Order: sequence, then C-alpha cells, then structure tokens
Amino acid sequence: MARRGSYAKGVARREEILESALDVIGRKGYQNASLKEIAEVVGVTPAALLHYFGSKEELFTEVLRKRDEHDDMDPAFLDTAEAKSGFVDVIRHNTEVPGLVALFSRLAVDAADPEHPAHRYFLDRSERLRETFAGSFGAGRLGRTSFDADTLARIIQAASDGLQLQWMIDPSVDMPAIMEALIDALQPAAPEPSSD
Amino acid sequence: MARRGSYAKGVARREEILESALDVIGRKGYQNASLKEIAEVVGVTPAALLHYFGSKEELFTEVLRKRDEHDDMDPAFLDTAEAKSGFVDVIRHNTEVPGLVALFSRLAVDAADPEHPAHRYFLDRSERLRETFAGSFGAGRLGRTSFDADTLARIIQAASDGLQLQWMIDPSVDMPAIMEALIDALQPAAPEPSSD
DNA sequence: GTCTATACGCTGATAGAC
DNA sequence: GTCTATCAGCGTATAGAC
Repeated sequence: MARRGSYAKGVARREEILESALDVIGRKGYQNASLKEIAEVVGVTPAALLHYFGSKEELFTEVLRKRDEHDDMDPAFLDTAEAKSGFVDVIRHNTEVPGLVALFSRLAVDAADPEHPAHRYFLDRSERLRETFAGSFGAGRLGRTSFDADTLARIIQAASDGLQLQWMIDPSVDMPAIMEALIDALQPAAPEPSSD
Repeated sequence: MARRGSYAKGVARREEILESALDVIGRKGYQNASLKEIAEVVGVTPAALLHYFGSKEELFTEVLRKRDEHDDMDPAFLDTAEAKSGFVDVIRHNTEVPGLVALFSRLAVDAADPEHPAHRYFLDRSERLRETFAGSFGAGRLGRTSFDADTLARIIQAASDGLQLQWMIDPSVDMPAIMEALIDALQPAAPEPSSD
C-alpha cells in the first residue's frame, strides 16, 4: 500500500519470480532451470524476468541473497555452545532445501569469475562468516596444534561447503553429525557448562 | 604404430582433444569452454569432438579421469606423516592448475544428477579416498572427541574440496597451509619421528 | 512501470555425406 | 572412422503496447 497504488505490483512480482526460480531448481535441478521454465511457472514470458533482474545470473544471485536473510546465522556473538548448535541447525535445515544447496554450490563455482554478479556476494559472505566464527569460537587450540581464528573459520566454512558437495552426490551422508563432530574436535578443551 | 596404420590417428586425436579442453578451461574459464572453442584449438568442428566423446559432459568427465591417473594420491598405505605430506603436495600442485580445479568443482556440482556421466566417478573417488585415509590416518582420536575413520576421511575430503571453492574466489587463500594445520589437528598425539 | 512480440547469435546435439 | 550441414533450444536485446 501507499506510494500511490502502483509499483507494489512490481515488488510482489519480484518475490514471485524469486520463489518460482527456487521452486524450479528444487524440482528439476539447476541445469534445467531455464528462464523459460521459470517464466511459465510465474505465467509470463522470459523477457519479463529480465525486466526485473538484468540477467539469469543476477536473478539467481538474488535468490541466494534473499534466502540468506532468513536462513543464515547472523546472530551477533554467541557463546561457543550456542554458536555450535546454531550452525549445526543451519546445516540440518539445508538438508530440507536441496534446491538451495544446489544453487549455492553452483554459484560458488561460477562466481570464481570476478565479473560474475555473485563474486562479491561470496567474498562478503566468507568475510562475514570468519568474523562470526572468530567471535564465537575464538582461536583454536588443539592438542599440540594451534590455529589463528581465521584459519579455524576457513576450515569450518570449507568443511561445511565440501560436505554439501558430498551430500548432493550421496544424500545418505549425515552432514549435521559430521559437522558437529568436527566442531567438537576443533574446540579447545574449554570449560563447558554442564547444562546442555 | 602397429594395428595396420590406422586408428592410431583416432587415439592421438582423443589425447589432443582432452589436452586442448583442459587448456581452454585454464585460459578462458569453464563457462567459456564451449565445444566450438575447443574444436578451433584442435582444428576441427565441434561435431568431431562429439564423435569421439558422446557429449560435452562425457568429454569433460574424461579429462578429469585422465588427470586423476597422474595427479592423484593413490599410493597404497603410507604411514601418517608420509600420507600427510603427500596429500598436502597434491593440494599445492593444484594451485598450479586452476583449470583442473575449476573443472573438478564444476563437475562435482553437476554430477549431483545421477544421470550425469561423472556421477559414478565422484562416488567411486569418494569411496577410494575414504579407504586411503582410513589406512593412512586410521580412526581419529582427539582430545575428548573421537571419530570413526569414515567420518575423519569425509572431513578431510570436505575441507579439501571446500578450500578449493574459497581459493577459486580468492586465490590468496593458502590451501596447503590450512590443510596441513587441519590434518595436524585431527591427528591423535602419535609418536612422530624427529627426522622431518 | 510492466510486460509481449520478435529476432539474434550461440550452444550442444543429430543425420547422414564422404 | 571422420566430419560437414543442419537443427532446436538457450539467454539475451530491443521496440513498443499498455
């Protein structure tokens, strides 16, 4: 409402397109998610999609960005145990949205090209994750080995992304359990409340 | 030689195509590595490529398979220290063949589709890696946490694949150093020879 | 601002000529 | 066995209807 009646329609259309795109990816796989397919679900022509988003790559990047708002762990600084369970919950939730995992992984590869619209997204996301992890897990100290916080964060991120690749090829892989085991292992033997 | 003059040409062409494909990917990126581009380098038409390999996907899968013969760590069972340095060497070598890393990562995503020719390749590779790691690293015991050998292997594989994604987006990421830190951390406090 | 109609160049793939 | 000619489908650009 407001803004004199119009262009609320455009906003709604944008949402509709983003949802339909993710829906098609989930049902038919990323490869078969053509603009034509998505446009048919929405009930418009492919050119209409390009009116709102400049290109297919930008459209898909936007799907990812939008989903990040809800699904991602951006809670400021949690203590270690909360951060762990929160992160594992995100992983567990991902097993219920295979289309999103496929989209994320595919764009992570394509975005290697600095010209790709998702390139900045992945750079920013990585930096953000490292900050969050640094705050939550701190520097890792482990047996005779020690990491700086940055290395620890990169390892957790890498393991998470890599597990998704394994899971897409073999969905019997238990991502949450493996991630939990890893995070436990990388924790220094810190005093842990017996509550949880 | 031998085999009555002919069809040695075909074998040579196959090799030539596989090498040119990897070359084009390295120079122009996976996205721009069209059959047309590769065919031009070889000096034939795109259809000639499809004569030798049934489809683009099969061609690229074959490039990956071929490279695995040399580059991969298949030495039987090494002791822990040798396995670690051998694995880190493979990672280090990968930083010198960005085209191969791009190809591997792209196919790892596409192969989620069970119909993709690389699907079996990735299933087999994952199983082989798990066996190798189990033999070399054994089950991990770490502080108060312990893994079975399978979980440990999946973590190392996931971290390795995930680091490649990070490295492709930001080549300043030091893959070998991070992998070495991780493997060190996941090792139980085993007696290590002071030689190395 | 929202969208259709139309057209273009390029892709991977096919049928069949040599 | 080797490859040319041809094809349908893709993402995209543009002009202009509403």
